[in-house]
Amino acid sequence: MLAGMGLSIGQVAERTGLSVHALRFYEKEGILAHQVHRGPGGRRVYQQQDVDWLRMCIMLRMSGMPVPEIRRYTELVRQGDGNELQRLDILKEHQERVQQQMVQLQECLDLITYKVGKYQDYVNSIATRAVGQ
Amino acid sequence: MLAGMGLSIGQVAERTGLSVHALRFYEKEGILAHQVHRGPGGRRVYQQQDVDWLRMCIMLRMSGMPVPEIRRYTELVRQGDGNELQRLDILKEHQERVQQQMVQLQECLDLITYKVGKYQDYVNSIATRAVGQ
DNA sequence: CTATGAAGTAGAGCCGACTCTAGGTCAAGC
DNA sequence: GCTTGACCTAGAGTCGGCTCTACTTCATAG
Repeated sequence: MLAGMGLSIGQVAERTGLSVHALRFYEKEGILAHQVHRGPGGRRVYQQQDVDWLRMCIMLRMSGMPVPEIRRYTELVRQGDGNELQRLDILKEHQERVQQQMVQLQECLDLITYKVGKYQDYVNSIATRAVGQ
Repeated sequence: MLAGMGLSIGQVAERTGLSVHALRFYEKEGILAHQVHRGPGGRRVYQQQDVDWLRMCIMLRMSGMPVPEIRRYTELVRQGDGNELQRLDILKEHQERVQQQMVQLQECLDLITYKVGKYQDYVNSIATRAVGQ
């Protein structure tokens, strides 16, 4: 049964950009969809699917979903079919938050861009005067 | 000299959405461009310009600028003319960070929207089947 | 006069998300 | 046989940004 070779925690850290500490922490926090199998010496053996799942979790974290909410979502996935509506709710709610955040961020960016423009003009005018005559 | 009446810390809290605690904290952290004047009994008296400045600081914070960097910027403004290039540098750097953050956030949003779509389709198909026949 | 409420100060506490420490196991290489 | 390095566990520490506590001072209202 060629299930694809397992990965060590170090390899997963490399592939995801997470630290080994963070990986253990995430596991303890229950945000791994499938239980991590243990190899000789009690070492974690990850599969590609774990890496994929972690990458999604990273996206959720990056966009500000708190760990407890990722855990809730993970638990639903672990429970299997039948709770898709609940999963959808979590995702939709988060989607909305991210959209709002982007609107806010755009407002901030507009202000900053405005100020950058003003300072740029001013700095240019000084430079021109100095060089010009 | 009709300089516009002063505002109490409570009024500024109302107008900015910051807590009075946060206002005192910001002052202690040195992110007020002008020193807050004190009224009878040692009470802070803010001017409209302080509110304006605070609103900008709020934008900077919302977009992720750390307090120490806001302080650096504030100090430059306090020093007065002559350091516009440095102020520009801070703003430009932050502008870039915010832009990157928005790109990342958009990627996350795309993934979430994709998943929401999938779950929505699935949930719809279940509902249809149940109602349909 | 006394109680209420808004203000003041200094400093402790909290929360989230890691990050790091201490002390241990184990396999491979010199 | 000893070192190195990757891994293990449990739990402590860190950091940023507030938030809250304890206690005081004042001014106004009842």
